[in-house]
Amino acid sequence: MKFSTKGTYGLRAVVELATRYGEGPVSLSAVATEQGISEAYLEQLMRSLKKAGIVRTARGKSGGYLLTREPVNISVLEVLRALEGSTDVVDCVGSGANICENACTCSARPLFLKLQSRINAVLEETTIGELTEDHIEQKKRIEHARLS
Amino acid sequence: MKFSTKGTYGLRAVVELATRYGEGPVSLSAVATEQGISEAYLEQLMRSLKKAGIVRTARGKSGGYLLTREPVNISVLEVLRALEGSTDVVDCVGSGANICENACTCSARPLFLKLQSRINAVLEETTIGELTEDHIEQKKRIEHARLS
DNA sequence: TTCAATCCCTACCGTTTCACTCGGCTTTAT
DNA sequence: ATAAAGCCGAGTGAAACGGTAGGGATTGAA
Repeated sequence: MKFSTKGTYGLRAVVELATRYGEGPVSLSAVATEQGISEAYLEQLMRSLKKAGIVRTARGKSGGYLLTREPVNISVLEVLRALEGSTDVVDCVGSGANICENACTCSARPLFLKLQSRINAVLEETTIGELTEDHIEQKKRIEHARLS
Repeated sequence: MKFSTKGTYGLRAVVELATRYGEGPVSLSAVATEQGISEAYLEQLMRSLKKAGIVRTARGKSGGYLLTREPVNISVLEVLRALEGSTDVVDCVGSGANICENACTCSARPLFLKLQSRINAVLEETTIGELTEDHIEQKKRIEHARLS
């Protein structure tokens, strides 16, 4: 019941791109260095994000990655799904998905359905824009505290 | 971000014990057969539940497993924790746990904190007693539909 | 035109977890 | 005494995790 590092790394990378939204392509090495993530590993994650239509790329020298949309129009759910494959806590709660044959007599399923809807609510309503704003605020507070 | 089968199997087993609460020990084979779970595997899960103080055992012939408390006094969170080790979505949201050194600058952490509190709320407020009642109701409805 | 900085892609690899299985031991009602 | 139950440690094949390595294609700038 853990998110893998893909989710965490990927979210952080997308937020990093969001802070530089509108400033042109950001190179992989820039993101990797800033976030302390292995460059080669992050590249794989970026490919998933690209396939999912969350980022696009500029190739060649001075190329890099860009968000395809404004940060407020990207939900956390979308990003996590692109990276982790699915955010379902069990297979049998997906829409129309792999419902096991005894689903209707499974005593745990009602719980999982409720839990999943709560989780999806949080992940859908939270956007990369929010995360980014909060993060910038947080950095400002730290800087302020350091100077005083 | 999936629960392993330990969680699902274990919950179902505990509900099975709950439906027979007050009727004496229930053998492993009875639970395994009823729920369609491998007996040897279920035994391991039962061991975890015992260590956590959720079930107790009667040894020897006509022995078996019993809940240590009334089903309404057992939360789903407790059961899942016993089986899965932890229900935290990332390590850095635990109380006092492994907070990574850059936690205060991690742009994803606020999201995970919020998500975790929502998850814990559901898992804490839901009891084995509720699950069991719902399950019995459900079985009745199915039986009723079959007869008509 | 060449060169260096980029992204693109496939393959591999050591470790851990999952979902079991196996076999032998101890306890206890009958 | 015996058979039915729980107790316990070890092993196992497959998959996922968290990377690494190395080559290729594209492009801006010298």
